[in-house]
Amino acid sequence: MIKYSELKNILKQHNLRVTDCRMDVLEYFIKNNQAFSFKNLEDEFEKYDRVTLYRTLNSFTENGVFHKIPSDTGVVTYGVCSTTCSPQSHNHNHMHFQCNCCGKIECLAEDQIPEIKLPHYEVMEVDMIIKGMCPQCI
Amino acid sequence: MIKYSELKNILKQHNLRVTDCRMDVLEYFIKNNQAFSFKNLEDEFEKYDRVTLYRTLNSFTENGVFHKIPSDTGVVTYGVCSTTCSPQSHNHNHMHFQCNCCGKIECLAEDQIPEIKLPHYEVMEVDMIIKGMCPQCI
DNA sequence: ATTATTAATGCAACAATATTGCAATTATAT
DNA sequence: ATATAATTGCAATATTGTTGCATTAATAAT
Ligand SMILES: [Mn+2]
Ligand SMILES: [Mn+2]
Ligand SMILES: [Zn+2]
Ligand SMILES: [Zn+2]
Repeated sequence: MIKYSELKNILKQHNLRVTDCRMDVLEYFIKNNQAFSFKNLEDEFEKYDRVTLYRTLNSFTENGVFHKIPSDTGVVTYGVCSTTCSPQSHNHNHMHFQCNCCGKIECLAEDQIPEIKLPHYEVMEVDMIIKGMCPQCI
Repeated sequence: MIKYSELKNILKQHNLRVTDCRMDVLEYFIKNNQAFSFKNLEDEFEKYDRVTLYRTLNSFTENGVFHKIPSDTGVVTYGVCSTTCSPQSHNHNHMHFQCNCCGKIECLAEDQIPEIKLPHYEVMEVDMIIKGMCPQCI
């Protein structure tokens, strides 16, 4: 279970002021250890204005606290970056898993993405989304 | 260059009635050999109502003519399915490439996605999006 | 501690994107 | 040629995302 002081440090280390909304949102992501969309946050945090939640997700993404996870639904979900991410360098060589049963999306930080070589192309970044059944749903 | 009769057959084979809008949209995708978003179609086909274009993309996707390509922008793009896709079984073991320079998104149908094994998970489908520079932009 | 500076928040308005119902039109089967 | 069923365009509505600005709050400076 993550401590208040640790959450605060994550914000500070990414040049973000410490506010209630940011602390609550970051805590929610870390405690649940999964990815959430804007809609998820809007349902969870009715006490904050929609605009504030949008801006929280945007500042987190710009400053290297969250990264966006691709999807073919048109709904962007966000995951917590590894501690080494900064506004300057995002470093995400991990896969993402989406459960077809419960809908949960998570970062698979242990497993690295296999290296891809494409003749005639210059590969700069590789995203990988695996769909299937998560351990809880099997 | 694809023939009118071939385009018509693709629609018929997927249980879709042959209409001007569907023929024009399908032709546009195949002739350009790349993926497009709804916005792209709206700009290209001003003669058709926005709603008709939405419904064209939806029916194409439901009937196995197009597949959605994941993205972290919140904008869904569509690619032409291989000829074997049907409403019952989509079969997409190919990667997608997105050029950071010209923005073009394309299906890389020749290169297969490496097989992924995840302990404790059941893998059903793998999406892979490669970002970088396309041959034209290097 | 107090004050100054700067950033975040909430609200309202707005803009962009997507969906629905329905009458008119069109494609296909008979 | 006609009947049947699906598609289209339009208007209305719903959903999602953005902007400007006054108020409030966080941090830096004193
Ligand atoms: Mn991730
Ligand atoms: Mn494809
Ligand atoms: Zn699950
Ligand atoms: Zn390019």
